[in-house]
Amino acid sequence: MIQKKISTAVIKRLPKYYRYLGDLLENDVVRISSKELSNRMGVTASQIRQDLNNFGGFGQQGYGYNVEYLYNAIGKILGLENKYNTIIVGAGNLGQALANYTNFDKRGFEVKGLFDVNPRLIGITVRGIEIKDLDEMGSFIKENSIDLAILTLPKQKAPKVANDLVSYGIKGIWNFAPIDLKLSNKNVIVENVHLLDSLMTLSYNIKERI
Amino acid sequence: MIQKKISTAVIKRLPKYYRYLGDLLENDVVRISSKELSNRMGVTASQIRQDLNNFGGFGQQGYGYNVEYLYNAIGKILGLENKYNTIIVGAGNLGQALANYTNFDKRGFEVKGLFDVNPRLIGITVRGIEIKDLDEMGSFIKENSIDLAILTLPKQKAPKVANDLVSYGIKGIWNFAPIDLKLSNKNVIVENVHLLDSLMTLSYNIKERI
DNA sequence: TAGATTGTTAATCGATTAACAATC
DNA sequence: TAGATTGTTAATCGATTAACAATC
Repeated sequence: MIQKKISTAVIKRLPKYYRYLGDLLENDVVRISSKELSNRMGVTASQIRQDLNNFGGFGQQGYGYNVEYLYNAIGKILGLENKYNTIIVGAGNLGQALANYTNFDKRGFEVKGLFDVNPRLIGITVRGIEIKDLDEMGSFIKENSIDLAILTLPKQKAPKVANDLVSYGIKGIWNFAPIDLKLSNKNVIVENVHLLDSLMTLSYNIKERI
Repeated sequence: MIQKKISTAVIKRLPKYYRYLGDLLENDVVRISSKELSNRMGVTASQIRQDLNNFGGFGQQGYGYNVEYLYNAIGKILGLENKYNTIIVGAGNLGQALANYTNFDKRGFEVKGLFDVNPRLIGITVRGIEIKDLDEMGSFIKENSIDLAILTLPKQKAPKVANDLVSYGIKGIWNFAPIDLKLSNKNVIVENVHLLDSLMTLSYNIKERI
């Protein structure tokens, strides 16, 4: 199927739609118009309709959108019906916190393994998963069909391990290291969470107010 | 001083410039042209020059930019010379992980207090800071001139606590709860880190590759 | 001075918003 | 049928890129 390229601006808004629709669903709202949704979300109704129509016509003239149907449709677009076998590489504070974060499981991201180089961490169990030595990562990925790696290593170690992950056949890296990974294989998807960048943006905006 | 409004697109790129310049500085690079920096960062040289010129002329024709000077200038634009007294509200896994994250201190974000409602957490010490009851938050903010709150509560509790924070005079909220906070005071800055949104974006992109 | 590279204006591109015919 | 609201085209707006004169 030939699909027109969807802009990243649109893609980044999909989870927000999904979130709001999930809330509506929890509150037993059955239908919603783009206008009403636009009021709640603080975006234009036009944008909502444009965004959704990149993926198909989910609404009905004169009626609006069925909340449950649209919620499920967006979930499917986002690939949330898939299950992703996940490992966390870097079992420090952040890695362990993410391992304990149950919301990820709910969306199909299941943590199967935890890895670190620190001998003081290896052997410790977090949420029923034993932290393993980084040396074992390659075989673990293959044996357990790991799709996704969460990278919570310091920036010095991140690039090498990232390329190892690529060579072991991983499909995506959720990167928390404060560095832009340059991977050898362009088919591996990297999504960055640069926490410090976000914090600096906050700092900028606070400063502007003073 | 009347300053023209800087677009958020530009502001969000500043931390990335700051990061690359920091790396260059670590590697004792003295000067860099917009062209060379554009190669490294994977953006256009034109964009770099445009972005920087929103804040002033930092370069020199025929020479380029002095790395250290530009690094410090951007740091100042981002407000990193300021010190921010910070509290973390929600001392679960994520809250504790962030409390332990030393990179924030380096940028002037100093964690002064940790708060939670869970009696099993109250009294525990994380990185030398005792977790306090949420009831004590208001007086603590005033007594310790807290500027910033990191919100790592579940989404049910986040809106109320956020508005409490506003009423106690906080300047900014770094929000990790999966909800868009609607605050009573528009002068309080909110910066969202929606981890699940980021993960869903990754999921979408992986799915598109398959 | 000649070469390099900025700062800045102008051109292009893409994303957002407005408008409205189609239709439930 | 009349009213509401979508899907979609057209208009607008803003952001990015290209070009080049200014100048170190």
